[in-house]
Amino acid sequence: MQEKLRNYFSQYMNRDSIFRDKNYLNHNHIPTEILHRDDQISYIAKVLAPSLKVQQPSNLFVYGTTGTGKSLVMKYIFNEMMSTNNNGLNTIYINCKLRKTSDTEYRMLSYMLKELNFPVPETGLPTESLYNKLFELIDSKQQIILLALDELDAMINKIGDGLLYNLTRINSDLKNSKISLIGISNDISFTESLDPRVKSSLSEEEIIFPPYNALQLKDILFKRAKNSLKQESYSEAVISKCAAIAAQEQGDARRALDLLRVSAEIAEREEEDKITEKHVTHAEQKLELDRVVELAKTQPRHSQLTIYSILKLFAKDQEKMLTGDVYEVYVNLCKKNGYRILTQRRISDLISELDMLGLISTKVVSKGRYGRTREIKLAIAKKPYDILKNYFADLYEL
DNA sequence: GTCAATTCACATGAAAGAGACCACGGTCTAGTG
DNA sequence: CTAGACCGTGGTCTCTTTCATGTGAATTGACGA
Repeated sequence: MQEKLRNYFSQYMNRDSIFRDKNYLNHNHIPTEILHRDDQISYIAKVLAPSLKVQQPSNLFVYGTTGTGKSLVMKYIFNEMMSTNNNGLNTIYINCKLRKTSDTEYRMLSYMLKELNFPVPETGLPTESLYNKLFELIDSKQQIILLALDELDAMINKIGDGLLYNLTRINSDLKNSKISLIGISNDISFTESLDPRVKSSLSEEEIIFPPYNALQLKDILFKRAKNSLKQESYSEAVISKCAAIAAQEQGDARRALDLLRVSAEIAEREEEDKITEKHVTHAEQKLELDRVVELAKTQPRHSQLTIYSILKLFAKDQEKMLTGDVYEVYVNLCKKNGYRILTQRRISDLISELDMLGLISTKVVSKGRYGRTREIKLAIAKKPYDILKNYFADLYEL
């Protein structure tokens, strides 16, 4: 056995990898040249340029679906600006979707302060005092702060527009410096819930990032593949397929890159030195499977119990189920395992969270005399379903 | 048959509580010179 | 004398409960043709 393992490892070492440098397929990687976004880049550059001369630029609102390069372009422009002139100019990029950084007003502020090299405790201080610190810090010298808030919709949905409102208000009190806001979002509808004052000040300038089409995705993939993969390991057909799949899903470049990367990984694991279209198909399934399984496994306990209840009902040939059905199974499950039973109100919320995550799909229906409730359907494929069912059974079945 | 009232089984909202975490400042304690 | 341990207070955060209100169509029952 040991012999075998040693053989395997030494073979592995000797075998040529398909990858030249995996990093280039990572979607956080910022390439030196960004394809098919020239118009957007020059527009944003024009809007933000005054900040180089320490004059306040207009606020900017960037809109586009996922994987259209919004974040990438923003980071790219920030980098360029900072290397042109970082005197009196400060850029902060915050991704509002990362839990750690920012799902409360306090954390947003603390993250901003950290970016300005003024770390504050993660909790324990009054929010008000963070505002004061921020204010002091910004106004201590003459400067322009460019604050990019990525996935702004996520923040607004969680904590409302109070922070934005305060930031715009702070601006008028600042003597030496100014803050310019750059909102980035893939969902434009959330602006309706904003305070009109915030809304109008945020969208002084607006720009839309259109989805990439299949040809553009192909260009992008080719360029990245050139740096990251061995030349003889990939073919036009493989790239085309990745591009085509991603183009169907709203032209999501991130998805295209993931597909190519995972295809290459699969090919490598199968000890082949060429990626084929079959690998791409595999990769597509694997990505989906991983996403779903990972998502479900990392849910908190009662969410898991809720999912498991739904899985169990589904196993009993019940295509559609109601909140009450699920709750009943859930209660039994809790009793059997000795967990505290949450109220139906709470489970109702958990169910709609699961809906948002895409594990189930729900619809509120009225059944007339027989009440109004949510109709719940499972929204995952057979394979992840099997995996999850076994996983949860091990966990929650005696 | 028609029409409005009723009724069901939850959805949806708002508020507030519990328990965890943490910073800060003051007090106590033990080790040091 | 001082560094570090140990409180108490006051703050946030997340998860949850409690209470209240809303909702849409099947059902019911009164009514008139």
